Amino acid sequence: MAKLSDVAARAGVSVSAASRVLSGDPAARLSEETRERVRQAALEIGYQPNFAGRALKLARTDVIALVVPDVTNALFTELTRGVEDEAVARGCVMLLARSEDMQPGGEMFGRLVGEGRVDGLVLQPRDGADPKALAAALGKRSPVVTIHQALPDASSVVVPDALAARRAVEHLIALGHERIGFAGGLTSSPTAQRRAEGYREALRAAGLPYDPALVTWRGYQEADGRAAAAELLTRREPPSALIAANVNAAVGVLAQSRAQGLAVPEDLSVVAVHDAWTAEHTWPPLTCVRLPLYELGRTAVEALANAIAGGPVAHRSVDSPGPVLVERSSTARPHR
Amino acid sequence: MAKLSDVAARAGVSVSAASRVLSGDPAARLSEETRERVRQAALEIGYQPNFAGRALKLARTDVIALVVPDVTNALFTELTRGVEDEAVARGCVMLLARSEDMQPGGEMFGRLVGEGRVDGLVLQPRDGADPKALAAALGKRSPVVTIHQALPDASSVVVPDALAARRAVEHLIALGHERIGFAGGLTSSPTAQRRAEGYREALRAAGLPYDPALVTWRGYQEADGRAAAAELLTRREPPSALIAANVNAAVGVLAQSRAQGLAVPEDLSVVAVHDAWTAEHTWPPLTCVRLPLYELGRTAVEALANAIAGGPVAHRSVDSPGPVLVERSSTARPHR
DNA sequence: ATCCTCGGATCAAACGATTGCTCAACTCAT
DNA sequence: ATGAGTTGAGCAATCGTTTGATCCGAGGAT
Repeated sequence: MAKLSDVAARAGVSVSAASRVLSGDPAARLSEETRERVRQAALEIGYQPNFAGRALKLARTDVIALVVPDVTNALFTELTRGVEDEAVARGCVMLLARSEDMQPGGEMFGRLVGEGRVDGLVLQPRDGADPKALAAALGKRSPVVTIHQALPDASSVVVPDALAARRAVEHLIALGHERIGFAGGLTSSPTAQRRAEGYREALRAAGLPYDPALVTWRGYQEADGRAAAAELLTRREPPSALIAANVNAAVGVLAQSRAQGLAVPEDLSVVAVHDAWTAEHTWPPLTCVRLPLYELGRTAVEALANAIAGGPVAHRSVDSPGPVLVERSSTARPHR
Repeated sequence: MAKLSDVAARAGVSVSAASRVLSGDPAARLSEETRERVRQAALEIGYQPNFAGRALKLARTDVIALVVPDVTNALFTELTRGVEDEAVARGCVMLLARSEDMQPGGEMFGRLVGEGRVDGLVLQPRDGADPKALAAALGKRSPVVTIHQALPDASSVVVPDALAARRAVEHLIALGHERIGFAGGLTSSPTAQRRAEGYREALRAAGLPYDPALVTWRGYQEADGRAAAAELLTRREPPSALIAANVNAAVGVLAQSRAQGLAVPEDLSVVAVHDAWTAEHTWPPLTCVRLPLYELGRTAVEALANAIAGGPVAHRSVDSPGPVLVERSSTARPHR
């Protein structure tokens, strides 16, 4: 690989001069002619600054890690894109890591944070992860921004979960549904709490009663949705429509409905909060409320950059674009 | 962060002594007592070697990049896990990147390879990518191992695609099918070629005719499967079963069958080559041939380690475990 | 002529870890 | 007692970049 000293030699200047030219130091006093010669030389031998040398000197790697529960889950597609785009825009490289590997005491944790491989972390804690343990492990070791959930002493970014759930309910009410169930996430999940809150608000706003018998708190997995549907659909007065707190759970709801001989949307309408591309390929394609996850990713990186720069802890909500209903084929007017 | 000199100071030894103890240099002559003191000191102040310092000196980052066409595609789940596990086992960190960002001349390419951020690449070229351009761009800049497809001058690892397709056909033949279609990938895709080859072999082995009218070469996307099914199912004598060259395409086949009023598996059996978790959640759940993708990932990293160590170019096939049929609900005996 | 200033460019010291070489002290054989 | 060999440990150079300090000459002001 070409080094800076090669560039300098070829341009007939000192290494320091070359460095100043290439890093565009405005305070440097160098003739335009010299600058041009250095730039030429760099171009000709295809110079690229050595990462390690620079990182050592600057104590900065320009790498940020995105830590999510499951890297290959479709739910994270948009988020990942958002984080990556913003990272690249800021001259950073994004490193993807699984939360699973990022246990406080774990190997990866040490390598990424302890060895100084990353400048900061965008972290989505696993549902059920202990916020205090996480916060303690991170300590002041590395700037962190969490998404969907706040940690003590770290900035966080969330999306309008309540409003999204509310939009879902409103859609069903507009179709004429009155008994609307809610297949929620774990009670320990802040997003699940907020989505449930939106569900309640929407019912209240429409003058419909809140019936705890129509609400479950199983989780965000496909199996959880299945279990939730199994429970809710065998109620004495079953709901005519169901909100699933997430796409994966909605897939489970679909499967269970089918298993019980119910047709969607004829016998049961289903709406999922949180859109993902998989929702288009289920049967029937799922009506969803799309959340601004791409923007969540971008905003998180922005917040992280602030944190790295030593800015104060801040908690933000990504409100634009707002949640919007994507109507597909899993919702219809109630049967009778 | 604690530095090596801190450890040395605390243990009352020189930096070099501390370094030798901690890196376990066997040739170093140091008393056991000194070693113990250094280890203690390191433990007490929570020392972890600084990544940049070490990378600079050793000209090695212990980072390998996995470059796939679409990070969040379910198809890559297993591969990713395999690569990561093997990387961690070898003391490396895995960096995930999208092929999209890794265009030969691109930004990411420069940052990862040009700046020396990674020791090597495990690369799955996008379908339709120009192998020559890629090889040229990589040049001798960085060790590379490709998967699914070979590049000039680089090691590669593949899975037994032909055999997998063959297993799929054999399953359908065993059920009694005789008109079996094949919704393949692009003709430019080596995996698609191999899977088609296996399809042909299986037919030949069973004494069934190979009918080009039952074969399409659309691609691996859901829309491609949809288009393929649309074409094949409107033939004068439509197939009673279809092999989809990949899970995503199979999802499209399922959707299109439904759209044409055909029930799966009653009117049409469908088998996908290449299993993924999404196959369990389609309707009906897809019968698949599972490929050893986890092992593919591990093997690729192994091959990459060889390449980094300066070993010769080698081309391997991951034959164990062999492809195995995972029977779900999308296949049945033919209708009449 | 002297003192300043300023443009143009180089020197040299970091950053943190690794490693070849040197050095002191001690043991042991001659 | 002298030299060789061994053991235990430190010195200092090095990896590639950045950056504060320094140096040199030319021109301007006094």
